[in-house]
Amino acid sequence: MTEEVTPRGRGRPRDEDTRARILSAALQILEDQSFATATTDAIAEKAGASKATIYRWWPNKSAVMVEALREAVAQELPFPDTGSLGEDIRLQLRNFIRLLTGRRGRIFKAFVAAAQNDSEVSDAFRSVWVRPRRMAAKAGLERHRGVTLRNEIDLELLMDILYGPLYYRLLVGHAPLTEKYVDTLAELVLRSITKEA
Amino acid sequence: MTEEVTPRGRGRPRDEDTRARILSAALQILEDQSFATATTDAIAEKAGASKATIYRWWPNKSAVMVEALREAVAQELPFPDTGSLGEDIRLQLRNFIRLLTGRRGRIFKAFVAAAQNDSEVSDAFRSVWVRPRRMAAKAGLERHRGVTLRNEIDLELLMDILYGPLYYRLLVGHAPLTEKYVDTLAELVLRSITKEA
Amino acid sequence: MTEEVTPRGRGRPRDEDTRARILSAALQILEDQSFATATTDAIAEKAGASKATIYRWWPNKSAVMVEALREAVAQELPFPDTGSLGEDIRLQLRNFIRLLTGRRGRIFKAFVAAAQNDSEVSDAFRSVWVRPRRMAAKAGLERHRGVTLRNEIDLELLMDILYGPLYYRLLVGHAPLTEKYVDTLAELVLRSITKEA
Amino acid sequence: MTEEVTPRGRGRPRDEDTRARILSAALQILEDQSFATATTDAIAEKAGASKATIYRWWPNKSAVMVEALREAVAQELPFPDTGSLGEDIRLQLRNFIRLLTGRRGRIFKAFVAAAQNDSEVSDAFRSVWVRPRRMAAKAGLERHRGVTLRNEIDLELLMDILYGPLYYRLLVGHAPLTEKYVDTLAELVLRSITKEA
DNA sequence: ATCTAATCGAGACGGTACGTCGAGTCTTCCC
DNA sequence: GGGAAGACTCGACGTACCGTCTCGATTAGAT
Repeated sequence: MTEEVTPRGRGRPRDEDTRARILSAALQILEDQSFATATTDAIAEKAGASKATIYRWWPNKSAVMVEALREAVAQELPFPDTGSLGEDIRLQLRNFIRLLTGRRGRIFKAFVAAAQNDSEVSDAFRSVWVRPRRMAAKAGLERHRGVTLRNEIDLELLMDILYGPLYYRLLVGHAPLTEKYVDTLAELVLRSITKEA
Repeated sequence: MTEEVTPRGRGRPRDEDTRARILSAALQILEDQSFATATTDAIAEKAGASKATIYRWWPNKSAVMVEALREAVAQELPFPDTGSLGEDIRLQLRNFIRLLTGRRGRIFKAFVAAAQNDSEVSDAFRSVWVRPRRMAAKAGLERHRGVTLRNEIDLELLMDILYGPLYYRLLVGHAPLTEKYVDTLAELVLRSITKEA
Repeated sequence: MTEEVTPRGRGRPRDEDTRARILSAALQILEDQSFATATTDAIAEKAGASKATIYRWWPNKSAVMVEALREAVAQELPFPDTGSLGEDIRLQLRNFIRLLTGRRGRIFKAFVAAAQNDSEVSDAFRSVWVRPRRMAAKAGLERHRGVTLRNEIDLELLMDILYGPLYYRLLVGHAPLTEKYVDTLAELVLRSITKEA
Repeated sequence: MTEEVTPRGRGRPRDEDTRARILSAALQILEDQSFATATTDAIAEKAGASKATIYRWWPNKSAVMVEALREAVAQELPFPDTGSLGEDIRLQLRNFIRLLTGRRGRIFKAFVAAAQNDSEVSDAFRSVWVRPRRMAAKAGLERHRGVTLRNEIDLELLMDILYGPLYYRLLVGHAPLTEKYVDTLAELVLRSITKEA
């Protein structure tokens, strides 16, 4: 996306390696520590870059984080396609909690937290992470509509019912995110969305 | 905790009015403005108190907020009891989104945000707000078990399915929280939890 | 000057010791090193104070320096009164070069330098140092007017002729400031300002 | 120094026009604006050159400034020769204050300032500007020695008495540099250096 | 007519100081 | 002894300038 032609302006080109190191450092600090510990100085030092370079390319700390998230997101799993609605959902939810309970989980918590105080982060989080994921997931589910998935089901609502509980547990932390939990969740939800034979 | 009887030491007793003004100021700033403006200085000024007084009675800013939340929570609505499972759920969800979309909504966002970086806030938020609410709601739903509610339904999971989507929309903000939305949500969930006639 | 009554406002009073330590640290750094090395961080550290405290009381680094100068100035020698015009001048000039060639000399160089780029420093330097010194010196010389000092001599000009060469050598550094030099200077100037017997 | 013959290496030769534009830009910025705005970036931009070019030919900013000064100096007035000691002095001082009070005055202030923190600038300022001027002036005055100028007068001291007050007023700014002022100054000094008839 | 070496403009980069702001602590006086 | 006022330390923030660096484009002398 975005052409990538860039007619090669005159000066010294941006050092892509530095950019990568900054984003990687940002992610790592987010993973290892809290959002609060992730100072720009710390990122700069870990990346072997200077603070000035960071602020040349990103308007503030949040923007760096958002871009770091974008990088990380690129590696994530696609929506599964097993042919079975139930299996698709179960797999997708399992993949998701594996992500959330792993080191990356901290990142999501941090982002949702930051988004509450900063509408730029909020917008970015939605457009970079939430929306693409939901689109992919919806496309995957759409394949089942009319087959095993009831015609009248609103996929937006379905997304919320599937992912809402996971975000809820992640952020509020009143109970753990286990495979067993998502399986039960999937089972319950399936009950209300599948066509009766 | 609490009672404390206060053996009435020598000096001037704690000024309860000051305490109330501080908590009220904290809440109001959270409601009216951003979390960023909710500095301890701002709270102290709005309350006509001094920062020292705040830190005499609470260990840090989060603790003040948590206690403010506790005060606010005391006024909230009890779980409805209409006799109908569906009606109970619908009403409860409607009450909840009315709360979230009102001025108090900002408070919840702020708390979930703060909870991600501060386990004390996290614990407090759960024990002061989440757990009591869930207990009450579960008790309300329990009344319908075996009647219209299927026996094998795990109420913990049911809570997550009902509230998770609302928290999700509140925190991620990808779509608005409307009455129509919660009605559809309730309808879908009911489908999978009600006893077949 | 400036009343000094200060009806003792309510809060914690300014820590005069900290103020003194900051000014002393500023002076010392100026003496030991260059104006450039005198970073606010360095001053703060040496003073055992925090940068915030410095910026609470002074708008910028220059202002700290100016006040430091004011403190230092308070200790300087008064204009001598020997009864002899020539002796008064010689003594005063000798005192002055002793100051300039001592550790304090760097401070003056630094101030004149800073004054060229900053009109606040310039104003302050004049009002805190130059003007009081000139006033005192003029008062001292005025005692001789009509006695050994010719009536028509403009004391402003005389001040410039006496001190200008010293500032000149201090700042340009084309030749050293020695006692012999000021004695010769005094002798030459005296020739043109004394009443012929 | 210099000739250098330049064995005419292979590559593209240095662009003399660029060099001139850089020096001119440096001077102009010093004249028009403050020393603070005379950043290397500003010079480069005004000269239509690049920072790299500046640093290829000069080791640092001060060196550029010094060379710019050298260029500017080349255009200055020679010492007058009217035949009269008093007239020579008066004219020379008038020329000098015309220079100092004109746009070039800022340059001198800037240089004396810079010289206090940088011995290279200090050395350069003396060798490029101060010494040649003093040499010329001394040669001019020497012509009068034994005629109207007293034999025993030390010309170094005389230079200081004539120029010191002007530098003093320029740098400290406690009073303006006017023609009337230099005339009075000249008159007073003449009194002590002329042979009694 | 190439090839080659040095120059130039543009502008990214690391480093270092600046001046600001919020959290949490401490000190004084008043009640 | 409690409380208001407010000074204090600590540490992160985002900005600016210096001097270095890497590009691609020029410009000549050497081949």
